[in-house]
Parts: sequence; C-alpha cells; structure tokens
Amino acid sequence: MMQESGTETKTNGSAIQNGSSSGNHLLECGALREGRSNGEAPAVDLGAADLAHAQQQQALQVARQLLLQQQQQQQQQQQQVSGLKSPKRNDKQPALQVPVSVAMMTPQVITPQQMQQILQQQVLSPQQLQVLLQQQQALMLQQQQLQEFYKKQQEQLQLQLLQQQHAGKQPKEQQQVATQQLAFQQQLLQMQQLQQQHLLSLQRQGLLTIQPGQPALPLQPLPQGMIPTELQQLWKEVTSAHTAEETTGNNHSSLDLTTTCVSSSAPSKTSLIMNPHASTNGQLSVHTPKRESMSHEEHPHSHPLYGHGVCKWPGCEAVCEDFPSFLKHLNSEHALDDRSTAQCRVQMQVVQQLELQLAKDKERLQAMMTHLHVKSTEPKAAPQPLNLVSSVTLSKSASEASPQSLPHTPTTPTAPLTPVTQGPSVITTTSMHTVGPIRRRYSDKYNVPISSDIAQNQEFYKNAEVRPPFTYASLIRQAILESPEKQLTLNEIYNWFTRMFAYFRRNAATWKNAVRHNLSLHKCFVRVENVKGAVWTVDEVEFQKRRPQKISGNPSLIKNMQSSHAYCTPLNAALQASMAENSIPLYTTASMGNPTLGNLASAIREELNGAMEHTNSNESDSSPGRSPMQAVHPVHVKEEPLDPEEAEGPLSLVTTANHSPDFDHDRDYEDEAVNEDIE
DNA sequence: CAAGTTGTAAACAAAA
DNA sequence: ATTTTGTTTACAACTT
Repeated sequence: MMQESGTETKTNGSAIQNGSSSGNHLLECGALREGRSNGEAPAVDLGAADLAHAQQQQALQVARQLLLQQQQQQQQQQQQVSGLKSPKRNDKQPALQVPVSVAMMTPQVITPQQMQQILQQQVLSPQQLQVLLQQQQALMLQQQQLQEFYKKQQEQLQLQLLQQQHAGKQPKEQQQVATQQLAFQQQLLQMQQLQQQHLLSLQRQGLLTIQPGQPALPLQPLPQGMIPTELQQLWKEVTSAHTAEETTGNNHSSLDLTTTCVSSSAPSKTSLIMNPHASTNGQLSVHTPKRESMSHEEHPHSHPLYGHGVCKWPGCEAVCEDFPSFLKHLNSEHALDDRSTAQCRVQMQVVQQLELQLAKDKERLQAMMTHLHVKSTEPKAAPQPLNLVSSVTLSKSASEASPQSLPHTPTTPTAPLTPVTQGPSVITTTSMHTVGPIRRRYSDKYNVPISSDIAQNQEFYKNAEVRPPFTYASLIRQAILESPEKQLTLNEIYNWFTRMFAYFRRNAATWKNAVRHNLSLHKCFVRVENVKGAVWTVDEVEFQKRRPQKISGNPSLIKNMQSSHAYCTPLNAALQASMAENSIPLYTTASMGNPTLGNLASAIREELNGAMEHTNSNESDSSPGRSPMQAVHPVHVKEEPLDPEEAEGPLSLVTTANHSPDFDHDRDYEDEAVNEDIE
C-alpha cells in the first residue's frame, strides 16, 4: 500500500525546503520598459502583396481586434460614466495613426434605462468609492498599455517582415506558424493584461483603501501561481500597504515572460509554448509597461485620480493647480452623492466586463495553445482545462465518487484556466505543484473554517495538487471529526489525507511523518487504546486552547481568506456588500444581457445557499470567506452579537464596510478555533 | 529580538 | 527482520 522510502524522503524533502527564495533570475524586461518606441510604426507597405505580408497583416489584424474590443469596452464605460458627456479625454498618449484611434472615437451610447438604473442604485461606502476610483485609473492605464503594446507589436511585425524578406522565401507552413505564434503572443499578452487588471480590481475593490494624502500604492507584481499561499502572500503584501520590495522575488518570472514574449522571437516563443510553467506565470504576470506608466504614482502627491494637473475622475477633467487643490476639488465635487455613486457602480460594471473579456480571451488562448501545442510538440500534453474547471466548480454534491483517482498527471500541468467565470470561493487550478515548493505558513489559525473550506473546495483539493491552507493539526482534527466515531487510526488518517487532497498523494513519507509528529506533539490529540489497536481522538478543549489568541487587525486574515477562495471571493464580497447595503441584487443588472455575469450570479447564489446549509447544519462556518452570503443577508447580522463564536465574521464585514478606512482589517475577532465548534 | 508556531527531517523504540 | 506506529529532538521558516 504505502511505499515511502528513506530516499524518497530525502530527495523530496530537499526540494521542499527551498521555497522561500524563489525566483532568482531577475530578468529585466528592457525592451518594453524603455518604451523605446517613439516613432510610429511606419505603414506596412513594403512587401507589396506577397504572402508573408498578407499573413503578417492577418496577425496584425488579430492584435488590432483585441485592442479594439478592449477599447470599445473602455470607451463604453467612459461614456457611461461621464453621462454622455463629451468623450474627450486627456490621454497622455497621442492617438496612434492606426485604426486604434478610430476605435477610440467610437462612441457607445448608454441607454436611458441603463442610466436610470445606475442612478437608482444607492450608496456605496466611501471606501468602496475610493477603491472603485482607482479602478478607473487602472483602466485608463490599461488602455495606454494596449496602445503601446500595439505600437510595439507593429514594429515587431515590421521587423519580422523584413527579416523574412531578407531570408528569402520561406516554406509556407513556417510562415504560418510564425503568424500563429505571433497572434498567440498577442493573445497571451492580452490575457495577461486582463488578468492583471482583474486582480487589480479585486485588490482594490476588496482590500485597498487609499487615503487621499497618501501616495498610491505601487503596483504589486502579481505572483505566478494561484495557489493559496501565493495569494495569501500577495494579499498580505497588498494589504500591508507599504513597501513592495520584498515581492521582487515574485515578479521575476513575470518579467521573464514578458520579455520572452515581446522582445524576442522564435526561440522564446517555442519555449513559451513548450513550457507550461512559463505560461502559467504569464497568466498573472505584470506588465512592464504598466509599471512604467504607473511610475508617476510613486512620487509624493500622486493620486490615482490626479494627474497632469487634472482631475481624472471620469468625466471631470477639472484643472487643479496642485495637489491640495485637487484634494479640495475631490472632496467638494466628488463627494459621496448619488452621482458619484452611480459612477462607481458603472465602474463596477466595467470590472465585470473586463472579467468577462478575460474569460473569453483565456478561452481563446486556450484554444490557441492547444492548437499550437498539438502541432508543434509532443502529443501527450492534451490540455484538459475544461474538465478541471467543471470539476472544480461548485459541485459540492459530487464527492465520494472516486477517491483515489488522480486526474492529472503531474507532468502535464494544465494550461491556464478560466477562474473568472467559475463560481466564487472555488480555488482555481493553475499552478498546481508546478509552482514548486513554497514554505509559507498558511496555518489555519486565522479564521478560515477548515470544514467549510474543504467542503467548498473538495473537488479542487482532490484533483489539484495544491496544499490545503491548513495546518496538519487542523487537518488531522478535521479527519477525525469527520469520522462517524470521531476517532481514527493513524492509517485511517493517512487515508483521509490522500483521499481528500491530491497534494498528499505525493511525498508520503514526509507528510506522514508530519502527521505522526503532530499527533504526538499536540496535546489535543489523544490516543485511545482500543480493542484492536489504538485510535486517535481530538480533545477539543485542548485544541481550542492551542490557539486562544484572537487575531485582531490582522491583515493575514484577509490574505488567508482570499487565498482559500481564490480571487473571486473578494469581488463577490465587495459586490454583495454593496448589494446588501442597497438591497438591490446586483446580479439582476449584471446578468442582463450578459450571460457570463449571469453565471457568476448564479454561482454566487449557489455558494450562498451552500453557505446557508453549512451554517444551518453543523459546520459552524462563520468564516470571513463566507462573507458574501452574510453580506447579502444582513439579517444574519442581528443574530448573535453576543456570541463571538458565530456572529462576528458576518457582522464585522457588513458593518465595517462603511465605517472605517481599514474595514478590510476588521474581520478579526473570530478565530477559526472559535468557529470550529463541535456540535 | 525573543518566544511561539508550524513544517520537515531524523533518530529511536515499541508494537505488529 | 521488516514495517508501522509513536515519541522525541533539532532546526528552519515564519508569526506575534
């Protein structure tokens, strides 16, 4: 049955150790960063009507289209926000003389009904407002990037074209592949941007509050994987709100990818395609141009809504001499009123749109990768993201089906998936174990109720080799408590681990040792002699005693919560918090004319139901992760302010959402230890 | 910085 | 004799 050997332990063990200092190769993405492109791409007219030219054009077209879509959306939002005001804006960048500029002019009219709807919707908390405002900023930046990128891409096309011409006639297929790869690059980059944008939005929506006087946060490089730990780390870094230095380790890979993708040609392309890890990284990678364009925020007196002496509130453009006057303007003109609120709401929809877009683009990318992969490399890596996605999604009904089945071969990490469209709170698979060993403490000591998390993401944990964000002790306890007799033999505990977590199907010697170690170490685990051997039980009192401290004002809370619920949850939390306040279900509006958002909505609902079940039954889940539901049902709030065990999570989320700038740090009191009562 | 937690490795012993 | 189970120590990484 179990065959762990000492050697296995050693090799694996050493591999596990080195996680914290990951990413040593710092590749500066020079090509993009410098933004050397000052010249406009010359018209593509040299190659006359030869085939290569046509194909290049084709690729260009793809890029153009992508860009166009993006901009149309943005444009639309702009229009909405500015309430049909003039579309003029102060882009720092001159419009390119490519169709892009045309796209930018295309106005998108908002229907009166929409506008009304927007206006009807009520108040957002100031924090939410601020957060949303930043999103606006981010969007504008994104647009700039796209333009820039487009420009560069054009240049590159030129270059390639020239090269090709120099090289003489090339086999047709080769050219085709090149074209495809080009398009693929575009797609990938596009997706990166979207992804990043998405995450940014989430960060801001959920977590960031920036004081007017305070310099805006530097852009956080996004980590490669989506595994809980990484996200935890990210969230923590983001929420801790200062110095981003220590994250340098994270962005290396992304820079790497960016470089590869944009500034070089054939070899890197293949490497990109062949190396799933790279693509995984890329999914979340930060764009160098972004950093560049954000850099202006770094100096003091910068504000997402202020730039070049102009208020950048959507549709405002009021000239403000200096920063103080801008602040004044901001407070007077964009105070918390219906209009601002409406604008923010629109912004929220922008974000949703982007998510939708991201999902689409990812799908496209997936198809492209599949296509190219099959074509260019070994056939073994048939991506199966769809399976994964579906299996990961909120199918809490499924479970015991095939405990030991191992859907993924570890050697074929799946291509990027589409987390956005998935149900909330479900961890998305991407990095899986490929992310490598990370030694981070994602203990359960915060308040992610293990039971609910596991239940929620059961399928995920079963299939993805992602380390569950709980300590061994908690897991062991969970295993024991899940058993009918509330007692398990060691071997049964082992089995539970392997059954529930794909992660624990590897390195058996290591984690088994850890399990034993924990059993022995913690007083909360009591060995009981039995007729046929011994079983382990949990001394709940001891277990609670183990971590008596409540964590207050602990940012790691949030990160933890985020981590275990991927980054869908914060969005939902924020959305629904506002929904709760307004008692207007946002998904009503969201799902209108937007199937994906509709799905999201239903997913949310489903999750809420699930959460309900949990709370109603036994599991004692008052996790902050569950916050969406609590936000939607503010009624819950009233239930038990006296009982810290259950009440505080929901309560604090809803209430704190509108009382202090650091509302995101407030869900502190309830501790998972507290939550995890036993019936 | 110290103390506490957690995870990993490993030595060792008793039981199966 | 080997494996499993359990205990203990040590240490690194991390948090408080």
